[in-house]
Amino acid sequence: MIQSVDRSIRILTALQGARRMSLSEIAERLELPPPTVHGIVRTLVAHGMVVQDHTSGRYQLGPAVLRLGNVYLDTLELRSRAVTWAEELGRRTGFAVRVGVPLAEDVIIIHHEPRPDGTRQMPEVGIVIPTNASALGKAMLAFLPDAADQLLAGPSLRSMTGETITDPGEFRKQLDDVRASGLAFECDEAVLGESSVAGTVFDGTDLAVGAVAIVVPTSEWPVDDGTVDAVRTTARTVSRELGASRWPAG
Amino acid sequence: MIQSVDRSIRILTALQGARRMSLSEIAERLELPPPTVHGIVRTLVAHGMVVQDHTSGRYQLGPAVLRLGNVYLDTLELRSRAVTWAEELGRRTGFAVRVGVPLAEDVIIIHHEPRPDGTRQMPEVGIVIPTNASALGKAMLAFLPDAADQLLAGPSLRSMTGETITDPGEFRKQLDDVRASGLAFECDEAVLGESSVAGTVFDGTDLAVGAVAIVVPTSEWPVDDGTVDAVRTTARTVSRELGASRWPAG
DNA sequence: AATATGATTCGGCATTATCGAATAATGCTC
DNA sequence: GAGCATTATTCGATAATGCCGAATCATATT
Repeated sequence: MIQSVDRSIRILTALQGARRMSLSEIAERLELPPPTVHGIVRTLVAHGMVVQDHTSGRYQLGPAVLRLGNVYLDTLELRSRAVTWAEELGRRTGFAVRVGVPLAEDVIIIHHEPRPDGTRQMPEVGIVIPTNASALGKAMLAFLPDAADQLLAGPSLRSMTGETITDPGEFRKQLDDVRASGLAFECDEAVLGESSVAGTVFDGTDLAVGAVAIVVPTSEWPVDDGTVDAVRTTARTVSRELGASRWPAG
Repeated sequence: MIQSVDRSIRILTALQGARRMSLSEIAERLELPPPTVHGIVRTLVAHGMVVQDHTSGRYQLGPAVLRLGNVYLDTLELRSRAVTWAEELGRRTGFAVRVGVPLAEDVIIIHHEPRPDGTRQMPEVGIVIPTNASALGKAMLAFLPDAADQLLAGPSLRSMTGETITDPGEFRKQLDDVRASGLAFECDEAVLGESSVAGTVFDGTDLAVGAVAIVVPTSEWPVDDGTVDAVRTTARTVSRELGASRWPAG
């Protein structure tokens, strides 16, 4: 791990949490002397990864990170394969669809298909949700044993609502169920009033690379078997397109 | 400029251009020995900025850059102010609307309002267009003299189509026109069949921070005065919301 | 099985980044 | 509007750090 590169990424991550920070705030947060931080930040600014507000002197993320993010989406094979099937799933079930991949202890949404009923919704691509509080996360974690152990080895499971699973034993038990079926469920665990059903997606090496989920208002929960089937079919189809030999794989 | 941080960003930029690269390809591109690149890449991988394909060993951008890009959009005041007015502009003119900010010698799209006629379109947020080949770019450059000089000091203006302005004299002349009116025009210069009208957006310090544009099929070009007026009004309104004292400022 | 290609590890060396101290810039207070 | 406080930035000596040649390991190819 090379020190200054590691520090530069931690600076970006700090700015990601706090939007705008003065140099000394960043320095304090990372427990580094201001001149050290300054050197790194200057380099980031030179590349547009960070911009400095002319008036306040504070720093924030810059446009170059947006370009990187956009290119990332373009390179993702999972995304290009999933888009058409996500649309199909949305049409069939009438619910919004999300496709996500793991990012440390979170899931990051790489595609979002709004509810077909035309409800005006926020675009959700790029947002992150704790793995333990989402069906998407559980669907992936069940087939990524290392990641699951790592998460459970941490201090504690992050709680988002009163319904979030925070007990490690209960969590492991749920993962066992997911491993058997390839499907994960969640009711009010991330956001109150929002539940979801997710299916794991595997790639050509039969490893879990992501998950696809429908987002259901809790008022319409639980969903019928046909809807669950549609999620299963979508996850299986996308996996097959990526070259997976069986579903669920693992 | 800190060497290793600079190199790490150049690695990310290389991956941005070539999607997937082997370690030695990256090393060759940056003219560095493979072990040097390896150390940096390892650090990037540890943070999810880059991922390594299990089978081929090749590297590509990772999900962490997407999160950064998403947070960048959230922090941008220009974007939050512009969305509602972009929607209004789209409704009034019937054309797709783009909002962009400068990024080195390009414009990067930070908001895209699709044509209201419901035509299924690619989401364009995050794509970049050369400043000299777009109305958005000209609208910004006219009020950023340093950036314009820097661009013209370069080897030559990038040509995208046969219509792209590549003559420095002609380009300067166009910028003079933009400076007088606050509006920039472009016909087939970036993409054949696509033309646009852009207005400069200024912030509370009366500096150009971005531009808003409508995208017009060349078959409907030129547009009528009312449409041009609508772009002017939108650019002026957004600038005022950001605290600009007059329009065009500069 | 042998070879070639490319990824990764190791470690000594010199470049390089680090950080204390000083300076400049900015904003606040009275 | 002067003086003070806060914060950003520059400079440079120091030694810590990352760099990269050589060796090793893993994988693909013939």
